Amino acid sequence: MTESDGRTRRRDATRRKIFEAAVALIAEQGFSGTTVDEIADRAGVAKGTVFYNFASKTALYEELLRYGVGLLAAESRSAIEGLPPREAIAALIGAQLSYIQRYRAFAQLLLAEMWRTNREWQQTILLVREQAISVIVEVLEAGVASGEFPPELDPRISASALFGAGLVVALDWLLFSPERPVEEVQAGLLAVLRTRPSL
Amino acid sequence: MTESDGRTRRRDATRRKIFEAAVALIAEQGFSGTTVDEIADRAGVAKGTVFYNFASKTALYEELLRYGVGLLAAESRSAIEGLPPREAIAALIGAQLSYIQRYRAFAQLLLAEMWRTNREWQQTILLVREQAISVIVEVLEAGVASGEFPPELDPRISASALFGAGLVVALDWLLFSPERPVEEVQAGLLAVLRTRPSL
DNA sequence: AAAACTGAACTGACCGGTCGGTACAGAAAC
DNA sequence: GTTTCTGTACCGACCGGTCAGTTCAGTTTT
Repeated sequence: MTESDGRTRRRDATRRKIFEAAVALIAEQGFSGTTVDEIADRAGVAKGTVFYNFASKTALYEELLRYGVGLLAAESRSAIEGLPPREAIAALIGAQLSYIQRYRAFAQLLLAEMWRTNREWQQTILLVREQAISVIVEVLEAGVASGEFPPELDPRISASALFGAGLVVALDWLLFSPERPVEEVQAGLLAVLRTRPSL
Repeated sequence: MTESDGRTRRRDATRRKIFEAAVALIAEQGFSGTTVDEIADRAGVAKGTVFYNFASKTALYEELLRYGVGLLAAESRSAIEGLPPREAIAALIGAQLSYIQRYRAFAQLLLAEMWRTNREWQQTILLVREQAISVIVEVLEAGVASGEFPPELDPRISASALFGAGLVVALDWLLFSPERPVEEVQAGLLAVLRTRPSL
Protein backbone atom coordinates (compact mmCIF):
# COMPACT_ATOMS: atom_id res chain seq x y z
CA MET A 1 0.00 0.00 0.00
CA THR A 2 2.99 2.33 -0.01
CA GLU A 3 2.00 4.07 -3.22
CA SER A 4 4.81 6.31 -4.29
CA ASP A 5 3.77 6.76 -7.86
CA GLY A 6 3.79 10.31 -9.11
CA ARG A 7 0.08 10.84 -9.04
CA THR A 8 -0.43 9.73 -5.48
CA ARG A 9 2.49 11.81 -4.31
CA ARG A 10 1.09 14.89 -5.94
CA ARG A 11 -2.29 14.23 -4.51
CA ASP A 12 -0.89 13.69 -1.04
CA ALA A 13 1.02 16.95 -1.24
CA THR A 14 -2.13 18.82 -2.22
CA ARG A 15 -4.11 17.18 0.54
CA ARG A 16 -1.47 18.13 3.07
CA LYS A 17 -1.42 21.74 1.91
CA ILE A 18 -5.19 21.95 2.31
CA PHE A 19 -4.91 20.20 5.62
CA GLU A 20 -2.40 22.60 7.09
CA ALA A 21 -4.23 25.66 5.86
CA ALA A 22 -7.43 24.33 7.40
CA VAL A 23 -5.86 23.61 10.78
CA ALA A 24 -4.32 27.07 11.00
CA LEU A 25 -7.44 28.91 9.95
CA ILE A 26 -9.87 26.88 12.03
CA ALA A 27 -7.64 27.29 15.07
CA GLU A 28 -7.71 31.03 14.58
CA GLN A 29 -11.32 31.50 13.69
CA GLY A 30 -13.18 28.37 14.63
CA PHE A 31 -14.93 25.98 12.29
CA SER A 32 -17.90 28.06 11.25
CA GLY A 33 -15.81 31.19 11.26
CA THR A 34 -13.62 29.79 8.51
CA THR A 35 -14.73 29.68 4.88
CA VAL A 36 -13.69 27.12 2.32
CA ASP A 37 -12.58 29.97 0.06
CA GLU A 38 -10.12 31.08 2.74
CA ILE A 39 -8.79 27.56 3.14
CA ALA A 40 -8.28 27.21 -0.60
CA ASP A 41 -6.57 30.60 -0.75
CA ARG A 42 -4.16 29.92 2.08
CA ALA A 43 -3.38 26.48 0.65
CA GLY A 44 -2.66 28.05 -2.73
CA VAL A 45 -5.22 25.84 -4.38
CA ALA A 46 -8.48 26.32 -6.25
CA LYS A 47 -11.72 25.96 -4.36
CA GLY A 48 -12.72 23.09 -6.61
CA THR A 49 -9.62 21.22 -5.49
CA VAL A 50 -10.73 21.29 -1.88
CA PHE A 51 -13.95 19.53 -2.81
CA TYR A 52 -12.09 17.27 -5.19
CA ASN A 53 -9.99 16.02 -2.28
CA PHE A 54 -12.50 16.13 0.57
CA ALA A 55 -16.16 15.28 0.47
CA SER A 56 -17.19 18.31 2.50
CA LYS A 57 -15.94 20.93 4.89
CA THR A 58 -17.11 18.76 7.80
CA ALA A 59 -15.38 15.66 6.44
CA LEU A 60 -12.15 17.63 6.11
CA TYR A 61 -12.50 18.74 9.69
CA GLU A 62 -13.13 15.28 11.09
CA GLU A 63 -10.24 13.81 9.20
CA LEU A 64 -8.06 16.59 10.49
CA LEU A 65 -9.01 15.87 14.09
CA ARG A 66 -8.31 12.18 13.78
CA TYR A 67 -5.02 12.71 12.03
CA GLY A 68 -3.72 15.30 14.50
CA VAL A 69 -4.54 13.32 17.60
CA GLY A 70 -3.19 10.12 16.12
CA LEU A 71 0.14 11.85 15.66
CA LEU A 72 0.18 13.08 19.26
CA ALA A 73 -0.66 9.65 20.64
CA ALA A 74 2.00 7.99 18.51
CA GLU A 75 4.69 10.44 19.59
CA SER A 76 3.68 10.11 23.24
CA ARG A 77 3.85 6.33 23.12
CA SER A 78 7.23 6.24 21.49
CA ALA A 79 8.54 8.83 23.99
CA ILE A 80 7.70 6.71 27.04
CA GLU A 81 8.81 3.39 25.60
CA GLY A 82 10.47 1.29 28.28
CA LEU A 83 10.61 4.13 30.81
CA PRO A 84 9.61 3.66 34.46
CA PRO A 85 6.55 5.73 35.58
CA ARG A 86 8.33 8.78 36.96
CA GLU A 87 10.53 9.29 33.94
CA ALA A 88 7.59 8.42 31.72
CA ILE A 89 5.60 11.34 33.09
CA ALA A 90 8.45 13.72 32.42
CA ALA A 91 8.85 12.29 28.94
CA LEU A 92 5.13 12.58 28.34
CA ILE A 93 5.18 16.23 29.24
CA GLY A 94 8.21 16.81 27.07
CA ALA A 95 6.51 15.10 24.14
CA GLN A 96 3.33 17.05 24.67
CA LEU A 97 5.17 20.37 24.80
CA SER A 98 7.24 19.74 21.71
CA TYR A 99 4.21 18.48 19.85
CA ILE A 100 2.29 21.62 20.65
CA GLN A 101 5.30 23.69 19.69
CA ARG A 102 5.21 22.14 16.25
CA TYR A 103 1.46 21.91 15.81
CA ARG A 104 0.30 24.77 17.93
CA ALA A 105 -2.67 25.49 15.72
CA PHE A 106 -3.88 21.97 16.20
CA ALA A 107 -3.59 22.22 19.97
CA GLN A 108 -5.69 25.37 19.96
CA LEU A 109 -8.26 23.68 17.86
CA LEU A 110 -8.36 20.67 20.12
CA LEU A 111 -8.80 22.79 23.21
CA ALA A 112 -11.58 24.73 21.60
CA GLU A 113 -13.58 21.73 20.47
CA MET A 114 -12.95 19.11 23.10
CA TRP A 115 -15.77 19.87 25.50
CA ARG A 116 -18.32 21.07 23.03
CA THR A 117 -21.55 19.18 23.11
CA ASN A 118 -24.38 18.79 20.61
CA ARG A 119 -22.22 18.65 17.54
CA GLU A 120 -22.54 16.29 14.64
CA TRP A 121 -18.94 15.21 15.16
CA GLN A 122 -19.34 14.66 18.92
CA GLN A 123 -18.47 11.01 18.34
CA THR A 124 -15.21 11.85 16.63
CA ILE A 125 -14.29 14.22 19.43
CA LEU A 126 -14.86 11.60 22.11
CA LEU A 127 -12.71 9.10 20.28
CA VAL A 128 -9.98 11.64 19.81
CA ARG A 129 -10.13 12.64 23.44
CA GLU A 130 -9.87 9.10 24.65
CA GLN A 131 -6.87 8.49 22.44
CA ALA A 132 -5.00 11.45 23.87
CA ILE A 133 -5.83 10.79 27.51
CA SER A 134 -5.43 7.02 27.60
CA VAL A 135 -1.65 7.17 27.17
CA ILE A 136 -1.40 9.24 30.35
CA VAL A 137 -3.87 7.09 32.25
CA GLU A 138 -1.87 3.96 31.46
CA VAL A 139 1.36 5.42 32.79
CA LEU A 140 -0.34 6.58 35.97
CA GLU A 141 -2.03 3.23 36.56
CA ALA A 142 1.26 1.42 36.08
CA GLY A 143 2.88 3.78 38.56
CA VAL A 144 0.18 3.24 41.17
CA ALA A 145 0.28 -0.52 40.63
CA SER A 146 4.03 -0.64 41.11
CA GLY A 147 3.73 1.47 44.23
CA GLU A 148 5.76 4.26 42.74
CA PHE A 149 2.82 6.65 42.93
CA PRO A 150 0.62 6.89 46.02
CA PRO A 151 -2.54 4.76 45.82
CA GLU A 152 -4.81 7.73 46.48
CA LEU A 153 -3.82 9.15 43.09
CA ASP A 154 -6.90 8.99 40.91
CA PRO A 155 -5.59 8.11 37.44
CA ARG A 156 -8.41 9.70 35.45
CA ILE A 157 -8.49 12.94 37.36
CA SER A 158 -4.71 13.12 37.36
CA ALA A 159 -4.55 12.42 33.65
CA SER A 160 -7.01 15.23 32.96
CA ALA A 161 -5.02 17.51 35.19
CA LEU A 162 -1.75 16.70 33.46
CA PHE A 163 -3.28 17.03 30.04
CA GLY A 164 -4.92 20.35 30.87
CA ALA A 165 -1.88 21.77 32.58
CA GLY A 166 0.30 20.79 29.63
CA LEU A 167 -2.01 22.29 27.05
CA VAL A 168 -2.50 25.59 28.80
CA VAL A 169 1.12 26.01 29.81
CA ALA A 170 2.27 25.23 26.29
CA LEU A 171 -0.11 27.66 24.65
CA ASP A 172 0.75 30.41 27.11
CA TRP A 173 4.42 29.76 26.55
CA LEU A 174 4.12 30.00 22.77
CA LEU A 175 1.93 33.05 22.97
CA PHE A 176 3.76 35.08 25.61
CA SER A 177 7.35 33.92 25.83
CA PRO A 178 8.18 31.74 22.84
CA GLU A 179 11.87 32.48 23.28
CA ARG A 180 12.14 30.27 26.35
CA PRO A 181 13.58 26.81 25.62
CA VAL A 182 11.34 23.78 25.97
CA GLU A 183 13.39 22.31 28.79
CA GLU A 184 12.82 25.36 30.94
CA VAL A 185 9.07 25.19 30.50
CA GLN A 186 9.10 21.45 31.03
CA ALA A 187 11.04 21.89 34.27
CA GLY A 188 8.69 24.66 35.35
CA LEU A 189 5.71 22.45 34.76
CA LEU A 190 7.23 19.48 36.54
CA ALA A 191 8.01 21.66 39.53
CA VAL A 192 4.30 22.13 40.17
CA LEU A 193 3.67 18.42 40.10
CA ARG A 194 4.02 16.14 43.01
CA THR A 195 5.30 13.42 40.75
CA ARG A 196 8.88 14.57 40.34
CA PRO A 197 11.17 12.60 38.07
CA SER A 198 14.79 11.98 38.80
CA LEU A 199 15.57 13.58 35.41
CA MET B 1 -29.41 54.15 41.16
CA THR B 2 -31.32 51.09 42.28
CA GLU B 3 -34.07 51.58 39.74
CA SER B 4 -36.91 49.27 40.58
CA ASP B 5 -39.28 50.92 38.21
CA GLY B 6 -41.45 48.42 36.34
CA ARG B 7 -39.89 49.12 33.00
CA THR B 8 -36.29 48.79 34.12
CA ARG B 9 -37.03 45.60 35.98
CA ARG B 10 -38.60 44.14 32.90
CA ARG B 11 -35.70 45.20 30.77
CA ASP B 12 -33.14 43.71 33.13
CA ALA B 13 -35.00 40.43 33.10
CA THR B 14 -35.01 40.41 29.31
CA ARG B 15 -31.32 41.21 29.13
CA ARG B 16 -30.54 38.39 31.51
CA LYS B 17 -32.61 35.91 29.52
CA ILE B 18 -30.76 36.84 26.34
CA PHE B 19 -27.48 36.67 28.22
CA GLU B 20 -28.03 33.18 29.52
CA ALA B 21 -29.28 31.87 26.22
CA ALA B 22 -26.24 33.32 24.49
CA VAL B 23 -23.74 31.78 26.93
CA ALA B 24 -25.26 28.34 26.61
CA LEU B 25 -25.52 28.39 22.85
CA ILE B 26 -22.12 29.93 22.18
CA ALA B 27 -20.49 27.42 24.52
CA GLU B 28 -22.08 24.60 22.58
CA GLN B 29 -21.62 25.86 19.08
CA GLY B 30 -19.06 28.62 19.16
CA PHE B 31 -19.57 32.26 18.30
CA SER B 32 -19.99 32.04 14.55
CA GLY B 33 -21.80 28.74 14.88
CA THR B 34 -24.56 30.42 16.84
CA THR B 35 -27.16 32.57 15.16
CA VAL B 36 -28.92 35.50 16.70
CA ASP B 37 -32.21 33.84 15.77
CA GLU B 38 -31.28 30.86 17.93
CA ILE B 39 -30.37 33.11 20.82
CA ALA B 40 -33.64 34.96 20.54
CA ASP B 41 -35.57 31.69 20.30
CA ARG B 42 -33.95 30.14 23.37
CA ALA B 43 -34.42 33.37 25.30
CA GLY B 44 -38.08 33.42 24.33
CA VAL B 45 -37.71 36.83 22.78
CA ALA B 46 -37.97 38.33 19.31
CA LYS B 47 -34.85 38.85 17.29
CA GLY B 48 -35.34 42.59 17.28
CA THR B 49 -35.25 42.58 21.05
CA VAL B 50 -31.74 41.18 21.03
CA PHE B 51 -30.57 44.12 18.97
CA TYR B 52 -32.61 46.50 21.03
CA ASN B 53 -30.73 45.38 24.14
CA PHE B 54 -27.28 44.86 22.64
CA ALA B 55 -25.62 46.88 19.94
CA SER B 56 -24.49 43.85 17.98
CA LYS B 57 -23.82 40.16 18.27
CA THR B 58 -20.16 40.95 18.95
CA ALA B 59 -20.98 43.49 21.63
CA LEU B 60 -23.19 40.94 23.36
CA TYR B 61 -20.35 38.47 23.25
CA GLU B 62 -17.75 40.85 24.66
CA GLU B 63 -20.04 41.93 27.47
CA LEU B 64 -20.66 38.32 28.26
CA LEU B 65 -16.94 37.56 28.47
CA ARG B 66 -16.22 40.46 30.75
CA TYR B 67 -19.12 39.69 33.02
CA GLY B 68 -18.30 36.01 33.37
CA VAL B 69 -14.66 36.46 34.16
CA GLY B 70 -15.36 39.29 36.54
CA LEU B 71 -17.55 36.96 38.52
CA LEU B 72 -14.87 34.26 38.63
CA ALA B 73 -12.19 36.69 39.76
CA ALA B 74 -14.43 38.11 42.45
CA GLU B 75 -15.32 34.68 43.84
CA SER B 76 -11.68 33.61 43.77
CA ARG B 77 -10.54 36.67 45.65
CA SER B 78 -13.14 36.34 48.32
CA ALA B 79 -12.35 32.63 48.69
CA ILE B 80 -8.67 33.22 49.52
CA GLU B 81 -9.18 36.21 51.76
CA GLY B 82 -6.77 36.06 54.68
CA LEU B 83 -5.60 32.53 53.93
CA PRO B 84 -1.92 31.55 53.93
CA PRO B 85 -0.55 30.41 50.54
CA ARG B 86 -1.06 26.67 50.87
CA GLU B 87 -4.65 26.89 52.00
CA ALA B 88 -5.21 29.66 49.49
CA ILE B 89 -4.27 27.33 46.64
CA ALA B 90 -6.73 24.73 47.87
CA ALA B 91 -9.40 27.39 48.26
CA LEU B 92 -8.64 28.71 44.79
CA ILE B 93 -9.12 25.29 43.28
CA GLY B 94 -12.31 24.80 45.22
CA ALA B 95 -13.64 28.15 44.04
CA GLN B 96 -12.68 27.41 40.47
CA LEU B 97 -14.39 24.02 40.54
CA SER B 98 -17.61 25.25 42.05
CA TYR B 99 -17.68 28.19 39.69
CA ILE B 100 -17.35 25.92 36.70
CA GLN B 101 -19.98 23.65 38.15
CA ARG B 102 -22.40 26.55 38.20
CA TYR B 103 -21.34 28.24 35.00
CA ARG B 104 -20.08 25.34 32.99
CA ALA B 105 -21.17 26.83 29.71
CA PHE B 106 -19.09 29.87 30.41
CA ALA B 107 -16.02 27.81 31.22
CA GLN B 108 -16.32 25.97 27.93
CA LEU B 109 -16.62 29.22 26.14
CA LEU B 110 -13.58 30.65 27.89
CA LEU B 111 -11.48 27.63 27.08
CA ALA B 112 -12.50 27.74 23.46
CA GLU B 113 -11.68 31.40 22.93
CA MET B 114 -8.75 32.07 25.18
CA TRP B 115 -5.91 31.26 22.83
CA ARG B 116 -7.50 32.33 19.61
CA THR B 117 -5.59 34.95 17.73
CA ASN B 118 -6.57 37.41 15.01
CA ARG B 119 -9.98 38.21 16.36
CA GLU B 120 -11.56 41.60 16.71
CA TRP B 121 -12.09 41.00 20.41
CA GLN B 122 -8.49 39.85 21.00
CA GLN B 123 -8.07 42.79 23.36
CA THR B 124 -11.03 41.78 25.47
CA ILE B 125 -9.76 38.22 25.67
CA LEU B 126 -6.33 39.31 26.88
CA LEU B 127 -7.86 41.44 29.59
CA VAL B 128 -10.15 38.66 30.66
CA ARG B 129 -7.28 36.19 30.72
CA GLU B 130 -5.12 38.42 32.83
CA GLN B 131 -7.93 38.93 35.30
CA ALA B 132 -8.39 35.20 35.80
CA ILE B 133 -4.71 34.30 36.02
CA SER B 134 -3.48 37.19 38.16
CA VAL B 135 -5.29 35.97 41.26
CA ILE B 136 -3.35 32.72 41.08
CA VAL B 137 -0.05 34.43 40.31
CA GLU B 138 -0.40 36.67 43.36
CA VAL B 139 -0.94 33.74 45.70
CA LEU B 140 2.03 31.89 44.25
CA GLU B 141 4.30 34.91 44.47
CA ALA B 142 3.33 35.47 48.07
CA GLY B 143 4.09 31.82 48.81
CA VAL B 144 7.50 31.98 47.20
CA ALA B 145 8.29 35.25 48.97
CA SER B 146 7.38 33.82 52.35
CA GLY B 147 9.45 30.73 51.65
CA GLU B 148 6.44 28.48 51.83
CA PHE B 149 6.88 27.46 48.19
CA PRO B 150 10.28 26.57 46.73
CA PRO B 151 12.00 29.49 44.99
CA GLU B 152 12.38 27.55 41.72
CA LEU B 153 8.60 27.64 41.33
CA ASP B 154 7.90 29.88 38.36
CA PRO B 155 4.72 31.76 39.29
CA ARG B 156 3.49 32.38 35.75
CA ILE B 157 4.06 28.87 34.50
CA SER B 158 2.61 27.43 37.68
CA ALA B 159 -0.43 29.66 37.46
CA SER B 160 -1.08 28.56 33.91
CA ALA B 161 -0.67 24.96 34.96
CA LEU B 162 -3.10 25.32 37.85
CA PHE B 163 -5.60 27.18 35.75
CA GLY B 164 -5.42 24.65 32.92
CA ALA B 165 -5.53 21.64 35.20
CA GLY B 166 -8.56 23.07 37.01
CA LEU B 167 -10.46 23.85 33.84
CA VAL B 168 -9.88 20.53 32.17
CA VAL B 169 -10.49 18.47 35.29
CA ALA B 170 -13.68 20.35 36.01
CA LEU B 171 -15.08 19.97 32.52
CA ASP B 172 -14.19 16.28 32.42
CA TRP B 173 -15.80 15.82 35.78
CA LEU B 174 -19.04 17.49 34.74
CA LEU B 175 -19.11 15.66 31.44
CA PHE B 176 -18.21 12.16 32.55
CA SER B 177 -18.94 11.76 36.24
CA PRO B 178 -21.09 14.64 37.45
CA GLU B 179 -22.30 12.55 40.37
CA ARG B 180 -18.98 12.81 42.19
CA PRO B 181 -18.95 15.47 44.91
CA VAL B 182 -16.79 18.56 44.46
CA GLU B 183 -14.61 17.73 47.43
CA GLU B 184 -13.58 14.45 45.91
CA VAL B 185 -12.53 16.07 42.68
CA GLN B 186 -10.80 18.85 44.55
CA ALA B 187 -8.86 16.34 46.59
CA GLY B 188 -8.01 14.37 43.47
CA LEU B 189 -6.67 17.47 41.83
CA LEU B 190 -4.68 18.54 44.87
CA ALA B 191 -3.13 15.09 45.06
CA VAL B 192 -1.37 15.68 41.76
CA LEU B 193 0.08 18.95 42.94
CA ARG B 194 3.28 19.34 44.83
CA THR B 195 1.80 22.21 46.73
CA ARG B 196 -0.31 20.28 49.20
CA PRO B 197 -2.34 22.16 51.72
CA SER B 198 -2.89 20.97 55.25
CA LEU B 199 -6.63 21.14 54.52
C1' DA C 1 -4.89 8.96 -22.19
C1' DA C 2 -6.23 9.62 -17.78
C1' DA C 3 -5.88 11.51 -13.32
C1' DA C 4 -5.33 15.75 -10.84
C1' DC C 5 -6.19 20.32 -10.72
C1' DT C 6 -8.10 25.05 -12.11
C1' DG C 7 -11.18 28.88 -11.79
C1' DA C 8 -15.19 31.03 -12.57
C1' DA C 9 -20.04 30.98 -12.62
C1' DC C 10 -24.10 29.64 -10.26
C1' DT C 11 -27.60 28.15 -6.68
C1' DG C 12 -30.13 28.17 -2.69
C1' DA C 13 -29.99 28.36 2.12
C1' DC C 14 -28.89 31.10 5.80
C1' DC C 15 -27.67 35.12 8.70
C1' DG C 16 -26.74 39.77 10.82
C1' DG C 17 -28.88 43.76 11.15
C1' DT C 18 -32.94 47.08 10.09
C1' DC C 19 -37.25 49.18 10.47
C1' DG C 20 -42.11 50.16 10.60
C1' DG C 21 -45.26 48.97 13.75
C1' DT C 22 -47.65 47.36 18.31
C1' DA C 23 -48.33 46.99 23.52
C1' DC C 24 -48.42 48.99 27.61
C1' DA C 25 -46.71 51.29 32.03
C1' DG C 26 -47.02 55.40 33.94
C1' DA C 27 -47.42 60.67 33.70
C1' DA C 28 -50.51 64.62 32.53
C1' DA C 29 -54.82 66.72 31.88
C1' DC C 30 -59.40 66.87 32.94
C1' DG D 1 -61.06 58.28 38.47
C1' DT D 2 -61.07 58.42 33.90
C1' DT D 3 -59.21 59.80 29.55
C1' DT D 4 -55.40 61.13 26.84
C1' DC D 5 -50.82 61.19 25.82
C1' DT D 6 -45.92 59.61 25.55
C1' DG D 7 -41.86 57.00 25.30
C1' DT D 8 -39.84 52.63 26.29
C1' DA D 9 -39.66 47.83 25.31
C1' DC D 10 -40.55 44.60 22.18
C1' DC D 11 -41.98 42.33 17.77
C1' DG D 12 -41.10 39.92 13.32
C1' DA D 13 -41.10 40.42 8.29
C1' DC D 14 -37.72 41.78 5.37
C1' DC D 15 -33.22 43.03 2.93
C1' DG D 16 -28.56 42.77 1.39
C1' DG D 17 -24.96 39.99 1.61
C1' DT D 18 -22.27 35.66 2.46
C1' DC D 19 -21.16 30.95 2.13
C1' DA D 20 -21.08 25.73 1.25
C1' DG D 21 -21.40 23.10 -2.29
C1' DT D 22 -22.00 22.08 -7.56
C1' DT D 23 -20.80 22.19 -12.20
C1' DC D 24 -17.94 22.02 -15.95
C1' DA D 25 -14.97 23.10 -19.80
C1' DG D 26 -10.33 23.66 -20.03
C1' DT D 27 -5.24 22.96 -18.40
C1' DT D 28 -1.34 20.66 -16.38
C1' DT D 29 1.04 16.62 -14.73
C1' DT D 30 2.24 11.91 -14.87
